[in-house]
Amino acid sequence: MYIQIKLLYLCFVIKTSDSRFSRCLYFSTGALARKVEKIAIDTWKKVNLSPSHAYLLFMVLEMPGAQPGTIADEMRLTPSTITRLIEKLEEKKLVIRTTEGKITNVYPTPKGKELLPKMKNCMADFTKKYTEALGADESVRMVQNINKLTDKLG
Amino acid sequence: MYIQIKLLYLCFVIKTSDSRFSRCLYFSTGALARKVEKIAIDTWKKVNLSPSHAYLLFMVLEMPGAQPGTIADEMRLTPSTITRLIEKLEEKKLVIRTTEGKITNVYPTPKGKELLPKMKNCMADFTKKYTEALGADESVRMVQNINKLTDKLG
DNA sequence: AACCAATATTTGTATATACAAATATATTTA
DNA sequence: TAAATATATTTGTATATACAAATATTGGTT
Repeated sequence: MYIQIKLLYLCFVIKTSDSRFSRCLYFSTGALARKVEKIAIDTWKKVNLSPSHAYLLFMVLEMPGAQPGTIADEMRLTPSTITRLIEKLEEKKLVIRTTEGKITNVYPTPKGKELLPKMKNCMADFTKKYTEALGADESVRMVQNINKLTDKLG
Repeated sequence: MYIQIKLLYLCFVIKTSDSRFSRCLYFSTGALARKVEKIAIDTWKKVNLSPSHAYLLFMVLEMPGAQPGTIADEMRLTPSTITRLIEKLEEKKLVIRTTEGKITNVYPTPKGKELLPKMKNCMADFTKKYTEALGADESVRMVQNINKLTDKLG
């Protein structure tokens, strides 16, 4: 058992790209996020949307009338960023906003709804891309570990 | 053994913040990177630098005369981003560039060199912050896993 | 020697993102 | 009920980052 673990550890060390800073969490998380984002951007080009716009639209399609604050929580972005993303999606006529008092609700337009099947394909493609690279089990485990890490830092 | 593993898995599920998208690598990596960056920004405020500026300066202090291309590789950022970072550091008189032919070398200024002790403190503080939150072993393991993941995606 | 390809860097431009302040509304408290 | 506080959203502004194109230099080929 001991040997098995040691070998696994060695394997990490060998395979890991090793730059001066690669041992620092700042670099490793940044580099990973940039790489993943690049894959995501590529995937969502098929619907002519950036990943964050696509996910926002996705959420509004699943929860018509969602409020910016809720969207911000779900997407782990700040409210101001959500406002900016919504603006873009409104320009493209994919969502509309209605404001009553301090509450804003975001709804998909018919044009937005039409996009759903294509978006589902993109989502599947994206998941497939990284699942292929990592293996199904490891993908799930890694995402869970990353989430756990994020929570611990909070 | 089986029971132990199952419990561990359960623990992940319970502790992991669970948003609609949290199972997607795009969100988990983005959220983690943003959180880590926030901690880093906070840390490097003591020397009035953003994390990437600080790390660039660090690298130039360790490798006086480093070329932008090399820096880009090490920091896993694009050359154009490195140019922009260097510009800022030059404005602050912390580094200088010399260009001969197509080769540019970046050197720390005396003012840049003076900053080294403080920067080392910041670096230690940053590492301490996330090591405290995660535990020493897990920190190292997680960084390795993240690097491994990044490589597999590349 | 002259051209072509490869390399290193910089610029122009566009993006997503955040923070702090502003606005507007709702709720609580005195 | 008036004032204070809390909540939801938007705006003004600043940032880091990337891509694509431009520039400049070096090295190779004929």
